[in-house]
Amino acid sequence: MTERPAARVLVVRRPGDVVEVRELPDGAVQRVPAGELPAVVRAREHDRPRWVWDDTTRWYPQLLDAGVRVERCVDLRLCGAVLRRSPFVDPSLLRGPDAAGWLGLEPVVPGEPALFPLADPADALDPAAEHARQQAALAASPHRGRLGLLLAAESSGALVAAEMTHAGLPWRADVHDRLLTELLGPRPAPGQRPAVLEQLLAAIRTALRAPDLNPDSPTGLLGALQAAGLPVADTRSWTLEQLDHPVIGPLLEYKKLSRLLQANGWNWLETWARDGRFRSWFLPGGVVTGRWASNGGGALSVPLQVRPAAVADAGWRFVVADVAQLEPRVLAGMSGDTAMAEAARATDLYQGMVDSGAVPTRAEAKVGMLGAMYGGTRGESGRMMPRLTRRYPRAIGLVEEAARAGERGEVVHTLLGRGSPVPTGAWAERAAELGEPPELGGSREDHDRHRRAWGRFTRNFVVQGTGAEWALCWLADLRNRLWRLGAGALADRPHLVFFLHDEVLVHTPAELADEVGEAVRAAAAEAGRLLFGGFPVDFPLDVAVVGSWADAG
DNA sequence: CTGACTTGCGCC
DNA sequence: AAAGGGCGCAAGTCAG
Repeated sequence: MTERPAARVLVVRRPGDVVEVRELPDGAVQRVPAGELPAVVRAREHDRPRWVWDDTTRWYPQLLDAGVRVERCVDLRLCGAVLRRSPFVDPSLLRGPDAAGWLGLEPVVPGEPALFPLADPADALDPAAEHARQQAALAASPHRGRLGLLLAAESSGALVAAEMTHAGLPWRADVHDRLLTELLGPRPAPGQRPAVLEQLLAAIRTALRAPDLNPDSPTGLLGALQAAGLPVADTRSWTLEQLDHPVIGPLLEYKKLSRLLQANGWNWLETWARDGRFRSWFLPGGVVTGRWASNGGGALSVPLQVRPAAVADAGWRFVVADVAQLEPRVLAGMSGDTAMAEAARATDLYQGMVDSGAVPTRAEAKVGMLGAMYGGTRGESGRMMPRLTRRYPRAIGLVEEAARAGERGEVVHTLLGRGSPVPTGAWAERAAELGEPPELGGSREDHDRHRRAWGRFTRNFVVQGTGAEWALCWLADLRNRLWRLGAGALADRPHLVFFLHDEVLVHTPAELADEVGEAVRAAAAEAGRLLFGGFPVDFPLDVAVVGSWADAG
């Protein structure tokens, strides 16, 4: 953090398949044929500049394909989105003729047909001007340190995301196929149900005396259940579990296996597991809170059921690491709540709350904290709130204040300055006008319901969003540590292959697995320091060195 | 017929 | 009386 700022080098696409490479702010300009860009970047990378570009998804995949990895960048698309929503920023400094174009710029998705040169909306934008605006906005911010950290972390996340898609998650189609066959029977002809589902279907139809029932139709199923005298209003598994009827067993089994077939069956395997790798793509900043979204193959919800198929290459291992109870720890840190930080000293934060006498049981600690962070006020979690508020006034006070601010229609922000969306809708306009009569549409009750729902959103936003910032810092630091552990191309060194909110998978040569484990822990400690400085809140990790993802945890 | 919405369930 | 945050995905449903 003390080294001199990195040089910045801007790259811009120009007509004629040419890329302009410009030393910032006003340095030399080099024009190179697009095909030669990887070589130019590789050579310039020795000085570890910060590459400035409109959007990582428009530049980095091609560089990676050419074997070029960069250490750092500024992703103007992502940084512009953060800055334009941050309450730490003077919005007038970000105005410009193409400001709307920057906010509307979509990432490009691998596999989409390439746009014709300069048909890309990104090419109507001026990255040099946008970079200057962003720099000015950051410099003028009263929180430029925190915000600068967020921009660096967000940009680094963009590099990680591209690298993970490039490398892919090792995936054994043969293992996956065997697993499906064991559970469902052999792969059926197209349009047919697998044998096991057929048998369950027959049992369901018999038990409900509904010979034509399609259990995949919620409407049809609901009608058949009601016709059989079962008092249900929906067909969710959780609802059905409460019932006592011969159909329930086979029906729940059918739902579970049918879900597996639809979401992660043979079709999924053919679509997403090519050449021994599962390659979805990740969208940093894809969620308003700052969490990542993903596209393709449902990467952020790979069920436990199929994780046995994620198998490290021969001679390689996975290092799987996740943070226990990330969000309550983040809440302790951002609120400066020393009592909660004390509980977080334990590997199990909830048990730490019990051991300090704050709550009687671990179950109550957990449900109480989840309620505090999600806005649950019903039943048990609601009953815990007075107790938690007494014991952890700063932590609970922070989320309560975020909820109240949201209900007033105000913007809240994460620790590093990511702002929540501005609420829209009649209730918010009424909140702004302090109780004007409801010509705006919707009843008073509707407005109150929406207002409370928005308060739950902002309550959660500050914690989920700051958790995402911790995770970004963790990823960014880990990425650089992993690079230093190996030699050669990205895929020859230990490298990240998966990230899921508070969990990472590193694919590593077996002999480096222990060092990777240390790097993962060191990066977590560094993330805690970056966000919370000297405040003593721990982020203990579960780290496993395994051959298959299924063997972690 | 297509497209938008709903339902239900997987993950955190 | 109901009252839990954020997603992606597939199939069913229904309007145009």
